[in-house]
Amino acid sequence: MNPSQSPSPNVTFFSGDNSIYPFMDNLEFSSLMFGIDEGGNNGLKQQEASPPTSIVSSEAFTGEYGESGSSKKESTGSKDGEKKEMGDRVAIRTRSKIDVMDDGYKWRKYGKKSVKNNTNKRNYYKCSSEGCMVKKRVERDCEDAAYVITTYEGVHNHESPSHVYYNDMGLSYDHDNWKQHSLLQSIQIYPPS
DNA sequence: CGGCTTTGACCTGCGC
DNA sequence: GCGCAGGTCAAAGCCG
Repeated sequence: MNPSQSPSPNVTFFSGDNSIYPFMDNLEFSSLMFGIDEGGNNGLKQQEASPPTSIVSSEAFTGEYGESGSSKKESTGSKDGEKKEMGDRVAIRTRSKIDVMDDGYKWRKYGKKSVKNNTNKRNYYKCSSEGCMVKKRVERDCEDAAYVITTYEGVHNHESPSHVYYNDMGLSYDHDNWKQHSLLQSIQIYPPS
């Protein structure tokens, strides 16, 4: 992971909650929620035609785009829906040459799988901080390999290492700092029309 | 030497 | 019950 690398500006958020990550909190996600056509229209396609940054619910993401096959169990409350309550899940679609975005946290890879409907491999990461069970999946967009889909699952129970780093440097952490030093500086937010 | 990646095996859930 | 697909584990190897 090279912090100096940043994904290019075209980023799509699929968000069910924006409270997990400080940068998301900064982006007023709730006001940027885009509806997704649950009637079968692929919302993502609409996103691509529209502004490069947009948000849909995480459920819609997994159902309409992420996993066409197994998503049913998650999209509609199955009998053990409580088990599936994994916490917050946020998917970020990034146009980037690199697979792994530097989001300020330290991740440890624990798996790699080829998945159906995607010729590219999906990588599985866990937060390497002790006691933090946050996971993330990283895969290339099957239809446009220029895009990387990163799905975060869970909530960090600790501060971002970047956060600590800036504090150590005597810099007061705020959203401006975050945006300056992370990939987020490349994210452009377009208000809904 | 410690931490991380790789990779095949294993587990689980779901549809037929 | 069986097969498939997604997700996770863990041993081995790699690298700084």
